[in-house]
Amino acid sequence: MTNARKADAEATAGAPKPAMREALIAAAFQLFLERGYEQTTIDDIVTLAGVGRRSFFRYFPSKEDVVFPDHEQALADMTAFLQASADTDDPVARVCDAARLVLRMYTENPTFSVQRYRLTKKVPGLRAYELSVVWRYEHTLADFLRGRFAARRDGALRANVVAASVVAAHNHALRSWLRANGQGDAEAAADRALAYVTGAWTSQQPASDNPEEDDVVIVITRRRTPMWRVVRDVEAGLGPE
Amino acid sequence: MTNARKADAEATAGAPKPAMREALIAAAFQLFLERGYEQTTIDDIVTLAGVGRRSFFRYFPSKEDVVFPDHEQALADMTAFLQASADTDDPVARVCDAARLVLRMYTENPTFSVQRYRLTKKVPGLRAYELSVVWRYEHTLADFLRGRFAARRDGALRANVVAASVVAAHNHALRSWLRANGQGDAEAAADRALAYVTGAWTSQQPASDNPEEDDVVIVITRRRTPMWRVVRDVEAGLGPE
DNA sequence: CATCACAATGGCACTCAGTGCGCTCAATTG
DNA sequence: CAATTGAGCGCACTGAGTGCCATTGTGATG
Repeated sequence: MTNARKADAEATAGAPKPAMREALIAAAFQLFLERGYEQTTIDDIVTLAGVGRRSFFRYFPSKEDVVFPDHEQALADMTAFLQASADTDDPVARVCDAARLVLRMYTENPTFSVQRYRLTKKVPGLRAYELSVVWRYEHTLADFLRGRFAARRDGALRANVVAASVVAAHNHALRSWLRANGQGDAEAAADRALAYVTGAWTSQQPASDNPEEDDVVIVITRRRTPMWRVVRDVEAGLGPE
Repeated sequence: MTNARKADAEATAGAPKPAMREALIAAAFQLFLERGYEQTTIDDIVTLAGVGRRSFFRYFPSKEDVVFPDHEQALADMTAFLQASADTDDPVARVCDAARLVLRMYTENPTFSVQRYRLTKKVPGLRAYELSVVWRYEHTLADFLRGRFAARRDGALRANVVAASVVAAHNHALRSWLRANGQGDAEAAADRALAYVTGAWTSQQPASDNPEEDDVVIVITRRRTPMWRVVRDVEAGLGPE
């Protein structure tokens, strides 16, 4: 009765979009935004969506999950992306690209992302849930790096710290963009932030960009100079991008 | 009746130790270890402790909190420690010392810490809770650094990334020690890991080692050269680390 | 000594998230 | 046309967490 047009939706969307799932997400966010997360019960959501209470938990294992409906997919995408890496790729650059993948998931739906950001900022329970999601991303990146750094001295330590740095840089750019209500170029900010950490952890950067312009900078440095300082000096020498 | 010797306990412990709190922690861990966290209800705990159910929630806002009874105090200690910093201190070194403070809290009770580690490793809910605790530590460190880096270009970014790196290094050392059942020198491992991080993020290198060698490398590069290429060339010029 | 104030505790009832189970109804398939 | 299957629904149940009030023990005060 209520879901009479489920067949229609499936016909238009093809395979991957269960209609009820979307209806629940829409109902949930409508209520979360107008009366708050904790003031909204599951019963409120399913009533508004016009479905049975039990169905909610068939699509979302918990109340928190409805707030992050796409992260499970993004995590799977990231895993696949890393597994598809060539052995010749620079691991750190690869991990940065994986982070960009997640960022893109946010920037594809600016208004949704900003609404969710406001929610998670207010509700401690949601913040905790988001942390566990971020932890899974970071853990995935660290596992990948650990494999690539296995030969190195302190490879596991390096893997953990690089993963944490990349995630922190990504989050810094993401949160700036979210605080600005989804205005501005999040990708560019992420590129800057990620370049900052890759500079410190000595590795490579994505190719791209046009390789002309022949202004030249000369940098003199010495052994044991931290790499971030080299990068800073070069950037200073190159002037504003 | 059941708590007839409450006065005794208070007489021995003096002021800062509510006896019931300790009794609840002891009862909870006994049950958690012998039958598991999720298989233990609040009623089980309060029955074993011989107190009323309502009293549990007077001392611990949630079931998870009883597993981390000391973190609130440690967080307060860290905040106080950072606020007591002199302006002349190196902020990064100070933050590392703050991390060592937390590590010490773990190493002071090895068996307790290891037991808790085994619990949090198994129970997703506890892992999520621990993440939120770690997040508060990291946030505290980042706030401190943000204040000290305010003048710098990209100060906030740097603060976030350094804090994340320090926490990751700390956790790496801590988890190694926990996996080894509290055997080995956690402090030394933390020193190594933190030196690794500070080496990358500050001008000062782990002090040790021979600080001579003034080999110099000159790099000539041009505008829009990808930074990874600069780094690669500098590293090539500097030779093996 | 009586009693009053006060804080700590216990007991009770309630809300709500999450689960297990069995039912219905529809579409598919032999 | 059965038989099967799977999605959705309803219901009852567990357990965490909360609000409210009665009780009890303690110390101060008349």
